[in-house]
Amino acid sequence: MASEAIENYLKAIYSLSRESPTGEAGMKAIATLTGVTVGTASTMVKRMAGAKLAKYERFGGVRLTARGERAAIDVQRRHRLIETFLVETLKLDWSIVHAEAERLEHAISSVVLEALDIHLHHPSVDPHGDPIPGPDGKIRTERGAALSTFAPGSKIRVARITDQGPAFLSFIAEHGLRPGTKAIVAATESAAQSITVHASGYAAVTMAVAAAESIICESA
Amino acid sequence: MASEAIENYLKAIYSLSRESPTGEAGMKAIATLTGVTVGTASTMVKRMAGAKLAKYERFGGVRLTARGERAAIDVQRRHRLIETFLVETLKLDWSIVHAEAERLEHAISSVVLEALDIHLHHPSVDPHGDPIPGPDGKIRTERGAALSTFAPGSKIRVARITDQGPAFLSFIAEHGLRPGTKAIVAATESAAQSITVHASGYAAVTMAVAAAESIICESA
DNA sequence: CAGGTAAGTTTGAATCGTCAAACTTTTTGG
DNA sequence: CCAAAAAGTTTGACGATTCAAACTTACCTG
Repeated sequence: MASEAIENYLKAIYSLSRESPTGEAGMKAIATLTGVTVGTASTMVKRMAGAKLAKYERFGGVRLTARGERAAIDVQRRHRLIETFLVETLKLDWSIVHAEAERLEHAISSVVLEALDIHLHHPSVDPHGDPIPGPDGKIRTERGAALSTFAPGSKIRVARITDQGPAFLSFIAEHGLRPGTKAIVAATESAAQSITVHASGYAAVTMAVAAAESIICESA
Repeated sequence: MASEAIENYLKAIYSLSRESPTGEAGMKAIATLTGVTVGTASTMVKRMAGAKLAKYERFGGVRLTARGERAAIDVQRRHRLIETFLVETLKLDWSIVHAEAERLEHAISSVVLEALDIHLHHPSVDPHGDPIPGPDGKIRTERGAALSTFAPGSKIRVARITDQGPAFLSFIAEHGLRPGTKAIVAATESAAQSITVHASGYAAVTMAVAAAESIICESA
């Protein structure tokens, strides 16, 4: 098994290369995401390459091998199932569970994990709407587009939130914007780079377009 | 916070000094219990003394300070609540939960722990019948005596099992001997150093007196 | 294209937890 | 009491992970 540290690098490289057009992650970004200096990231990535978890060339981008990707997806499954458990079973607030899951994901065995999966009735998404990979590493493909791409008047349904920060999560939850809830894009103001959304039963909320990038929605 | 390694030494010293008449733990025993060489235990205990978690003199016994004992009890609370959760909520077999809890106890935060405690309705004993310390570190005093001290004909109620080995736990569970169940001491055979117990609804079982030391019972 | 800046690499050192092996103290059985 | 045996201590080394700082390469801008 990969050490706790290595698992964190796997997660970082996985999510970075996923968002990058080239499919590669940069050292600087890896270091920032794992909270480590660039030198350390460089050293560790080299080690991961030796362990056939990552592939890279000096001064080039980093990408995971098939083995590395599978290991990263396993960590993601653990993380998301634990988050779901913390919210569904223990009733913890969704804004704090990310940090808690970050610690537990490295300590849970597959026996406990699968028992958790059964207890939760095999959930397909976590409290943030992120898909939970299956035990085989398969990820249900997701649909939807960033809230920022919808025009005023659009009826939408929130699918997932890609920003895990507690402050942002608490803020949008106060305005009814959680995965599954419906809302209407009330207005967009390009001069102010803002967008206003209104979920029924809640006060309308105006946020920066940049913030709305983190809210993935479908038309409803 | 104490590191994972230190927490394991705390647990070992705590339980060893608890069973010892002098209230002190020996290096050899600490090393054996933590699965480490004697030299390592010696080094680490010295470090713990520096951190004011333990007290000892060269070539003398080890005991915990008040701080160390409190830290050990905290680990024990985490361990036992997690075991209870694994059995009660996730329906895992009690014979394997000790090992699982051993890994999780170092990763769980107090927020998650207290949520677990609420979810389980503040249990006072774990699946082995061991008392769960309160959040304040107080331990409900336990009663009962080893099964080996009861005379033939005694009606007993199993209170707790102090041996955490999966094989032993599975064995006795097959004969109905779990915390809370009632049984009768059918016979004792001093020549064979054995004792026979019969739980209603199960086949009678004969075991060594030494094994019966691990089963704590009350008269019933 | 020439610098300058941003990104990446290397090196030397530190900490933690561990072992093996040499050494020292205590204990214990005759 | 005294020589083994048992228990405990120390030392030197190692792997993992990290940092700071010196150094190298790549990229971008004027």
